[in-house]
Formats: sequence, C-alpha cells, structure tokens
Amino acid sequence: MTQFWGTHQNRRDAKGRVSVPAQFRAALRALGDGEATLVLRPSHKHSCIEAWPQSLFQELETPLGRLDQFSDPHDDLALTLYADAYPVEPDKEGRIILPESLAAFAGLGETVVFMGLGRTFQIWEPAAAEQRRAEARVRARELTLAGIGAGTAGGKA
Amino acid sequence: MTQFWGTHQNRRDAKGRVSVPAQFRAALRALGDGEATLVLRPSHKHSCIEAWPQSLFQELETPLGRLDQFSDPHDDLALTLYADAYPVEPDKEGRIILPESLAAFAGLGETVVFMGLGRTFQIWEPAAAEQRRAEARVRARELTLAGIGAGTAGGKA
DNA sequence: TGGGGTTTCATGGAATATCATGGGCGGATA
DNA sequence: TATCCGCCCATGATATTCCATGAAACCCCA
Repeated sequence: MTQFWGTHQNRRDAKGRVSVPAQFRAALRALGDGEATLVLRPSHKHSCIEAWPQSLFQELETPLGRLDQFSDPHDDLALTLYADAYPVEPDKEGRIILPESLAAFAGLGETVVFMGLGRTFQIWEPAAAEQRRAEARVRARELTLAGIGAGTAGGKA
Repeated sequence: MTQFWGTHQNRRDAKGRVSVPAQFRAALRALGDGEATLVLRPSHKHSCIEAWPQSLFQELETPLGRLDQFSDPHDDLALTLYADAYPVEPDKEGRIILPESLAAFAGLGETVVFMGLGRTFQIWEPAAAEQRRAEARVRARELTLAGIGAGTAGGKA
C-alpha cells in the first residue's frame, strides 16, 4: 500500500527538466492516475515542494464541499489548495518540469533530492533535505522509541 | 516464531551485492512476504543497517494512521519511516544490493556481518559488530544475574 | 569411521535491460 | 518571423538478470 520510499538525487538539465526516480514512476503507474499524474505545491511548513498523486490530492478537496461555498473558510482553503498548485505529467522519459516559482521557493539548484514519504513525496535542495532528515530523526525518535528500533524489537528481553 | 539466529559473515562484490545468509533466506521464505521481502533502514541507535521483513515493517506504519495527517509528528514519523528506508528483494542467487547511503552510514567495507535478532536482523561492519556483541553480552549478563534469565540459560553460549 | 559422491552456498563475471541525461526537430505563439 | 515550449531520439551510465565456478557442508555406504 505504501508507495514512495527512500531518497533519490537527480539533476535538472538546462531546460529545467528532472527525471522522477524510476521507483516513484512505477508507484505512480500502479496508482493508474492517467492525466496529470502529479500535483506540485509548496509545502506550508518547509522550504520544499510537495508532490501528490493526483487521486490523493483530490481527497484533500472533499472538505471543501462541506463548507459554505461563500464563506471565508471556503475561500481560504480553496485558495491555498489551488492557487499555488501545479498539475504536471511526466514526459515519455519520465521527466517533469518544475515551475519556476516552486523551484525558487524551494531554493533548488542543479541537483535536487526526492524524498519518499509513503503516500506522497517531497522535492528538496540537497543540503536542506539533509538537515530536515536529521531533525525529523531526532523528533521521531522521541515519538516512538517504543515502536521503532530493531534494537528493541529483537532485544525485547 | 523467532526467525533470525546467529551471526554470519559475507562479502560485498564489486557491484555492492551481498548474499543474504541462506538461513535467513529460508526464514524469509517461510514468512511468505512475496514482493520486496525486506526493508532496510539505518538504525537510530547504532551504526548499522536494520533489516525488517516487509510484513513486520508494516506494523511500524500503523501509528501513522492515528496521527493527524497534517501534524508535525505525522510528518516527522513518515519521513523517518520512508525517506531513509529502502525495500529490497533478493535476486535469484539470494543476494541484495545495499543502497550506497546505508552502506556509508554503517561504515561498511568489503566484508559485512549479519546478526540475527529474532524477528529482524542487522548488518554491520565486522569490528563494530564484535564490539556491539561484547557490550550486549555484559549487559545481558547483568540482566540474568538480576534474576530474569533461567539459571541454565546463562551457561554455555 | 573414513571416503566418495552429491548438494547447497557464496561469489565472480558477462550479457541484457533500464535509467538518467543531453541534444535536436518542429509546431505553436505573439 | 523570431522565440519559446513540448516532443522525440540518441547515448553513456547504471542496475538487473543470467550463467559459471570453487569451496564447503552434508549424506550415504562400505
């Protein structure tokens, strides 16, 4: 059920194209989202680009329907969801073009990092990605010391 | 119920492939995890690679479902679970290739050590493995003396 | 109990397929 | 008509698959 694993590094060419890691492409194919397989949007927490499979992104839209169409919350949600989101479809070689505004937002240079997050993935500038991972590792460890850690799994007396 | 026993030494060839010890392979087969039988990830306690049977790893994922999808803890956990984890499937000869980032993390050279931990196993650089075992022996002994272990079990190793 | 035969493993290398990346062509647009 | 953007092909690098070999463990039988 989980789809996006691991961390991968690729490069943008002169035209701003990047190959989506083959593994991720396979996962997308498995989802069978035909047109515009991906939705890209800036993360609201970090300097990175979030990549959502089209079908999963649509699930985010459902709360919209429950809000009064003319209410402020509706407008706010709709705006954050759509205004900065870009649908992209990999070309025949599996590459996508990162919109300039998103690339700038994430501070991307030539090489970019794809980080799998299970059902979605993120696109980072390499150094920022490394920093973020270190940070998350520490915090997740506090969260679930009981759960993760083969040290404890096997070691369980 | 316990599956991975003992310590085994194997070599990585020029392409970074290592044979999974035959005993471990048999254990995996018994589990019947078809696709991507193993999940590799860095240990957060030690400089080694943790290897989880796919089905067992899925149990780690369950806490995710209980967290708010947009919360920080969810993000941190998802990132540590997936961004550093790599699913691998042994080839026909029973070998796996260790992702470069993980090999570097564990400081692996040519020969690597597989240590059984019951339901999971770990992959170590030989010297580090030896040190770790010595350390564990001492601590386990303290446990035994404290009255946990069966008196007989403590004996012959 | 020792020897011979057989099987299983770990390991090496070669052939093949996949992938990432670069460049060129043509059509659409202003 | 000039420029930009998307489409297609070419290529080197990398991973995957397949087959081959030597060594060790195991088993069976004398």
